[in-house]
Amino acid sequence: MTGRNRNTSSRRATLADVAQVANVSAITVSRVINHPDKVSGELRQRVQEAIDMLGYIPNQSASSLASARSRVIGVSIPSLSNIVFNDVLRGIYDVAGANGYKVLLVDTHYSPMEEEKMVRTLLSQSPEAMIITGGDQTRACERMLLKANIPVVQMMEILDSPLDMNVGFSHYRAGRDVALKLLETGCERLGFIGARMDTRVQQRLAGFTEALQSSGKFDPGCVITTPEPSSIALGGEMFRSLISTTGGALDAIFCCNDDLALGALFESQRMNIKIPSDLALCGFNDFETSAYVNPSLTSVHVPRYEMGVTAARMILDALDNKPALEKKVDIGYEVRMRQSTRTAQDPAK
Amino acid sequence: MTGRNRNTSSRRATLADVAQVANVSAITVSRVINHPDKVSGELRQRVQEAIDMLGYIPNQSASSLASARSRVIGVSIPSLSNIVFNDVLRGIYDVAGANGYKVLLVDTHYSPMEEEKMVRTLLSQSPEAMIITGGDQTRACERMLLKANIPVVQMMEILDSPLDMNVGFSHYRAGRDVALKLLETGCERLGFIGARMDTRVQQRLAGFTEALQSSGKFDPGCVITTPEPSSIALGGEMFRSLISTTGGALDAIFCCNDDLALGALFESQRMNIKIPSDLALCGFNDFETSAYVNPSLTSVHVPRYEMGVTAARMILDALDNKPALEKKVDIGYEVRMRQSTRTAQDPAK
DNA sequence: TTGTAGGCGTTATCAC
DNA sequence: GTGATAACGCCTACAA
Repeated sequence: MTGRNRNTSSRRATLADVAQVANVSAITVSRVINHPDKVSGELRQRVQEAIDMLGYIPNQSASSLASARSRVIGVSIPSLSNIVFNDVLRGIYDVAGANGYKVLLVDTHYSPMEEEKMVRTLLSQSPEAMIITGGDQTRACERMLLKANIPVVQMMEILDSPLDMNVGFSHYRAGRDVALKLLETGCERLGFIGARMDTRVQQRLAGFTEALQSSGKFDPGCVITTPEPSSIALGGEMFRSLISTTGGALDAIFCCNDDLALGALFESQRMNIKIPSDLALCGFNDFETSAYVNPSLTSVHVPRYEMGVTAARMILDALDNKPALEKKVDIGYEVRMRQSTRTAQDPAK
Repeated sequence: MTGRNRNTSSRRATLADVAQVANVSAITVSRVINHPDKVSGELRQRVQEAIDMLGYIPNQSASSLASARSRVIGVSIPSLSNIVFNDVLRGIYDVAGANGYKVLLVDTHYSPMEEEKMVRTLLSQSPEAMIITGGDQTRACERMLLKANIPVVQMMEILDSPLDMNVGFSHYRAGRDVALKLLETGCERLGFIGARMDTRVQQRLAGFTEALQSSGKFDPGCVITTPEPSSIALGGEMFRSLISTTGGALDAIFCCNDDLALGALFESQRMNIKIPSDLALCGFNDFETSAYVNPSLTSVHVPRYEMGVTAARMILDALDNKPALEKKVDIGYEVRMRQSTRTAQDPAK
């Protein structure tokens, strides 16, 4: 069962086998599969019967080799555990699959070196296009990508100078907007909890910091970060820690994503800290839980599925030689104010 | 940039190009890449320099074709959105990647027909092995898989007669155990909320039902299901609906997974129903949130990552012709009692 | 509409 | 240790 014998009797059927059974030439079988309209009805049926009878499945390696078309799109994401990428992948798979493309997916574990290795692996499969995450590639990785001479989309964030195409949003502006919104609700002392601290999280923090600095309200003592991956458990721990180091003097905390924010929210309940009256809480990414937890969690909503769809569409358009409407698409975001933050104060009051 | 011209100057470097630059034969270059120890140090270095200089990346299609080894493992899951599969995939990717295998992943959207199509797609890539979900394949799909003559692991559930290898656990017994545990805590009228209703959820319900029937406590009026995919929002709706149709007479509700259970929990808070005193709640799959929400959610924990790792290991062992210790592995599960259910009554009392 | 010839880039086999 | 030759299974180009 699990062996790999290649004796003549049980080897995989080939185009030639089908051709022989159907009493036609190999190329006719190929046509029945790839261009059925170019074969007469009678032959088509005879060939189809032979295909079914032999259980013939085309050998995609041979096809790729001969045609220089692999029908594969390479996709590289930094983490399989971060569910943020689920929605994006769904968008990519939906569009790619509907158009006859397979997706070869790799996980770089947030490491540019590993990404370089993975991209090399992907390229060895002769993908017709690549979708990769962010702009932190090694120089060697960039060179490979450029040399491959295929459409490339960098996704998740807006880049100053993308390799080719780009879809995402500005994490810097999102972080800044969160700070501004919190200030608008009357919060004065704002804290930040950040984990993993990849480029995008760093940008959120940079924007957040900038907004506070320009209103003279930034206090580095209210920021805690860790390179560890974020989780609900970690959010709880960091929340407790930040509350204790700041002596409970904070008005609001911005958590760099919803895992952390939910952890903080649950921990605050255990610590008997009232959200939002004692303390406001804001997350990032807008997980489904965030909208339904009590109190519901203010968060930054990102159209992730749409981002995946857009990335894939940009690829397909490029492969079809359609003129790309835009090489750079800002997919946007939206700060969704919910119960975990206070309502904006009436400026007229 | 996004074109696909194949003029001589910019085409991808081949083994022959490298060989020419290094002034050796093609096969020597191949050896440097695949069996470096079989090439003298001097040649190895010269070839390596040529490889770097040309940015040579091997063509895996050609390699697969010539060697009949693709280094690809095909993986088929029913849903990319169901985060249950994230952990499993992580396990598979970790093990496969560490052993030089690529993963080709497809999503069947819980449809056997689509699965058949996707499996065909996977097989056309000449995978060296396959990992698929559950045992609900079409006959045609089974035939293809058998005919491919490669190791196959069916995962997620224990099957009576697997195609080849199998790793999972009994959803029937898990559902039954939940009912028994709830009965032990003194609950008498048990409800069930189920969504998607795929085979595995049906088995959970069957086990749950059986346990209740054998103690004369089963009431079909306390069971509601829907074919819709589960979500937190849906959990809230179904909870509200079940409470209303049963007139609030339930002691406990078993939700077929944690999405639904969390939705129910959040909705109960809004409805001012006290968990667990008014009503006990139990989920399934033990998401991270479940352990940290207040009250924490009783759920059935499943070692998903380990299941993925095990599936991949079984595959690797089979590919190495190691005698499989077991063709069927029960990975188990554990009902984790938390605050959302009552504590077992002291039988001595 | 159908078929023939040749080659895609790599590796297995066998020779040196 | 190194190289020549012949597949691997399919598709493009051209011919009939």
